[in-house]
Amino acid sequence: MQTGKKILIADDEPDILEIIQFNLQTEGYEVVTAKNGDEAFEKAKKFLPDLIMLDIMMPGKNGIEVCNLLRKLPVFAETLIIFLTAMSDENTEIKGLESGADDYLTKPISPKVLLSKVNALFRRINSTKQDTGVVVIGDLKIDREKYNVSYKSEDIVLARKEFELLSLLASKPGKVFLRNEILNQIWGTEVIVGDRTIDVHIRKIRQKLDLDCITTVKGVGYKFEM
Amino acid sequence: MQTGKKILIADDEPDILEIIQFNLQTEGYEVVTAKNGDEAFEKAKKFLPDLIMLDIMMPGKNGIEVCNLLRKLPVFAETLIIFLTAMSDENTEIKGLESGADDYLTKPISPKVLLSKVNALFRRINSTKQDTGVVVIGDLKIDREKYNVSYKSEDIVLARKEFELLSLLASKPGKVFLRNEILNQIWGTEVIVGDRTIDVHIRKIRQKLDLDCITTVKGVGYKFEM
DNA sequence: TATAGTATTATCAAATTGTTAACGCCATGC
DNA sequence: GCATGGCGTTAACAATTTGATAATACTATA
Repeated sequence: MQTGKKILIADDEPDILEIIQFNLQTEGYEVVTAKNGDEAFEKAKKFLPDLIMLDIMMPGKNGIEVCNLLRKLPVFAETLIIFLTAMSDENTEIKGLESGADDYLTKPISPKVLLSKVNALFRRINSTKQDTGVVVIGDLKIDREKYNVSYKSEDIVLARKEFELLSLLASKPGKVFLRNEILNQIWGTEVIVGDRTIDVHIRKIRQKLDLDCITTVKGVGYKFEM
Repeated sequence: MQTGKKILIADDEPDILEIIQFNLQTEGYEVVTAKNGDEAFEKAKKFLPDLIMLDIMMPGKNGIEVCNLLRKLPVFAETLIIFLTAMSDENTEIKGLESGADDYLTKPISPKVLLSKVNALFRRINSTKQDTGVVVIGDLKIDREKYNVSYKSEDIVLARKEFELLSLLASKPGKVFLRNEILNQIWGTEVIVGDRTIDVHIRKIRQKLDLDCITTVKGVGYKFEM
């Protein structure tokens, strides 16, 4: 496969680095590696990768710091960033996502999961035209202008909040939206509603869509995936 | 593809100029380039392009200034103008749109986004031009010049506001018009009328047309659909 | 198995729209 | 000038839809 996509991987464990690199290269990705946060930052600026995978625990700058630095630079505003975390490290996971990452992978990393995630992310990025206001993901079509949603050309009627919520999640497929993030985007900072409210709307969407495309990330939030 | 549309691109970075030019030419557009604001202004007057893409940051006159100058000339009143801006530069974006641009593109520019945007703009222009005359949707015919509506060759008498409202909604079938949008388009920004007013007119249209073609999108607005 | 987090459901409150009637305005014809 | 009728607007109320919450059940994880 020839994708032409560049991926930067930063991790202080050489083994992991090697495994990931090998698998991604086999898939046709161009891979650059870094052994610590500072090297990651430098190489990111130099190679301008399409996707950056950052281990959170690294000597020097940790992954979250690197992410924050990168996101300050306009060139990296749209770059995909994924964190690699040790399992059960929920707090840092959340901090990571708050600092603007698109997703995270928990160690130990299975090559299968890794590849499907990476492939899926790129597939979705390409199919996401944030341009016309129409988002098409597989057979699902979300038209912001016409305010309607259709699956396989079949119209689905969503209430406003449901539409906004789905629309938000689908605007960045694969990205995990924190509950706070969702509240801010859809309800604004002034209105205060309970946590269950989101669940209920998610439920309604799932019900109406009859499609398993919204994944719960326990303790964090929700994400859209096909 | 042969469109015959002329496009003028102004940017001081030769690389960007070249990329855009290449992509647009591939699509069949005729492209003229300019390296700075003054040159852009001169070439615009000389070639009378259908679309002008202006980088905002340019030596000499910047894009906004050029836009303002152009808009003062009647020939450019209807010309499409797009700004090219550096990412996350919201203030200038807004100023740009205020100075009469039709849209803007943020750098780095993806060829895909560029083309879809340009194509979409021309499509829009073409379709709105048809709007000035007669709109036919199914068996419904709306004649803006004669100011009358007929369904299956049967004339329907609508009052002026009713006509304008129907005409507006039908100008973009499927698109949801926000209540504010409707107020702005039909009543203008200065007149202030209550919310029920729209409803009442919608009701009258529905009544007279005896046709289920106006859909309510609760909390949002109305749309026309056959 | 206890716990934290999420799903589900029913219910009620709130927001939004539909409908009707009434009022004032203006152009028209008498 | 004065009555008339159509039009645009508003008010008042009814009908509908939507949103939020609480209570409860479920589920994955430690």
